[in-house]
Amino acid sequence: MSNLKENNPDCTTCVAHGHSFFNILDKEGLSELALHKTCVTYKRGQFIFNENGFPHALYCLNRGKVKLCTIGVDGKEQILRLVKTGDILGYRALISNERYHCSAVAIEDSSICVVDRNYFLEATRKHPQLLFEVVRIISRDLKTAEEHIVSLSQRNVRERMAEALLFFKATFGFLPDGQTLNVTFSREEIADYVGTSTESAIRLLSEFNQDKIIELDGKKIKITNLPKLLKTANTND
Amino acid sequence: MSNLKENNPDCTTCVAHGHSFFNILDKEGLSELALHKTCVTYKRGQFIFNENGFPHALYCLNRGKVKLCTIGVDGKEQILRLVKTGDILGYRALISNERYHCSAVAIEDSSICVVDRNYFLEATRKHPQLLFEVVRIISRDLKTAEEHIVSLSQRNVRERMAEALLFFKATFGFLPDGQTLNVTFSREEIADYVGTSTESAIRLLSEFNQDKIIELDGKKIKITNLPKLLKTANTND
DNA sequence: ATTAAAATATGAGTAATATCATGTTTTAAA
DNA sequence: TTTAAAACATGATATTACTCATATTTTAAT
Repeated sequence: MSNLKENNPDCTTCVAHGHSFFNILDKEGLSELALHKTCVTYKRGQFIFNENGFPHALYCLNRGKVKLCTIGVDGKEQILRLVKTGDILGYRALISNERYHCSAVAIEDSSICVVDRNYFLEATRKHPQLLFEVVRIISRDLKTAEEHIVSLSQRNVRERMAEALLFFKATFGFLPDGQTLNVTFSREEIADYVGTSTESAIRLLSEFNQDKIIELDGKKIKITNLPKLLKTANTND
Repeated sequence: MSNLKENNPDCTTCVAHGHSFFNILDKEGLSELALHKTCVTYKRGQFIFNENGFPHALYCLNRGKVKLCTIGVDGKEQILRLVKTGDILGYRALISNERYHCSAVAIEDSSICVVDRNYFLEATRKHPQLLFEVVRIISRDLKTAEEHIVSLSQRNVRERMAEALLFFKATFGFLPDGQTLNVTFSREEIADYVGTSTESAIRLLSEFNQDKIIELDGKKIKITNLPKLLKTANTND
């Protein structure tokens, strides 16, 4: 299956929305960038890059949602990070000149700007701001990952499930109704993030439903009692 | 208790050993660095910096060993990273201009170079290599953290304990006998890294001992059957 | 529209691991 | 050197969470 190339000559649209990684660049920088990128669309489930592959580009999510995941024990998937509009992906391996240690998969139909590797690395030399911004992002990811480590080490599955729902909310927010999570996952994917079995994930969501913390409608999850969810997570954020 | 300031005028010693972060700098860069750093010694158990504090310096471990840890649920400590000679610490918060999200504690008597914050940030502008090196290190930490996440999500306590011993070996190596780990931890600290209870950690180490995988002598751990330990960890590295 | 496959749901049994209790050894302080 | 505290060790029990089994619902393909 070949991906569509969209006609998206520059990053003005994204930058105008104020949520693009390339916000930092001035007008001149942006138009130069435009010469070295193409916009590609991916259907839900398609891979943007693959674990163990070498990075050839920096990706910037224009529209859609992406998960970064890796295959662990016995083929079990682990979701490591979630990517929302305006976020970049593939920077860690690119900037440190390593293979990818996880794969990027579109969790809904997505449109992604692909910035040539060499151009980007050159640009970080010309615009040190860009490099500092990458450092800031990797630092944030490291902090998030280490918070996840503490959670996995010290919290039970119920607390981690509550945390996961709060994390999904923090990342993608709500639909206009102000309660329904603006993202859907299969129960298995949720289990893969929480670090539990699919059955346990299903059971816990049903329990949260019975406890009037959430409401379930297929894959849609509505958080009807946020204070109680926060209490269930037993955390400060 | 006040810390001793050692007379260590430049990084030549460390750099000569080929394991200092500041290897990258040329002679001129090193002597400039020397003007902006002091060397401080810490006794075992002393804090180099504290969770939630603001970074005022970059630290470079000259001699000794350090753990980065955070206080999680109910005051339980979580060991997040281990620092060996030549490694820097405190870079994440410093470079991304945030508070520390973990504390640094000497796990044995240590000697640490303290590089002034402003000088270091300035130096990263003058020597972009330095910034790229920090990126490389944070990237490695992120990868390590995410591998730990997969392990905590998908492996049982026995496998994680075997992994932990292999990690201690990979970080600090062996004593000259080629079998005894060149680092000692309390059983509680090991439990805090593995993400289990102290009793379970004690029990598992006893089991490994009975299974002739390791030999215990107080806090000293001798790996007597590395192939069997690798098999127990059930991992590829 | 029909059908097969995948996802969701739930119960029952089991295994892994935590907790509690208690005793011993080691360490550090007076 | 003595003594108290901390660390280590191990058994018994409790709890959590996984696995297996089976049924239902949803999704996607024909």
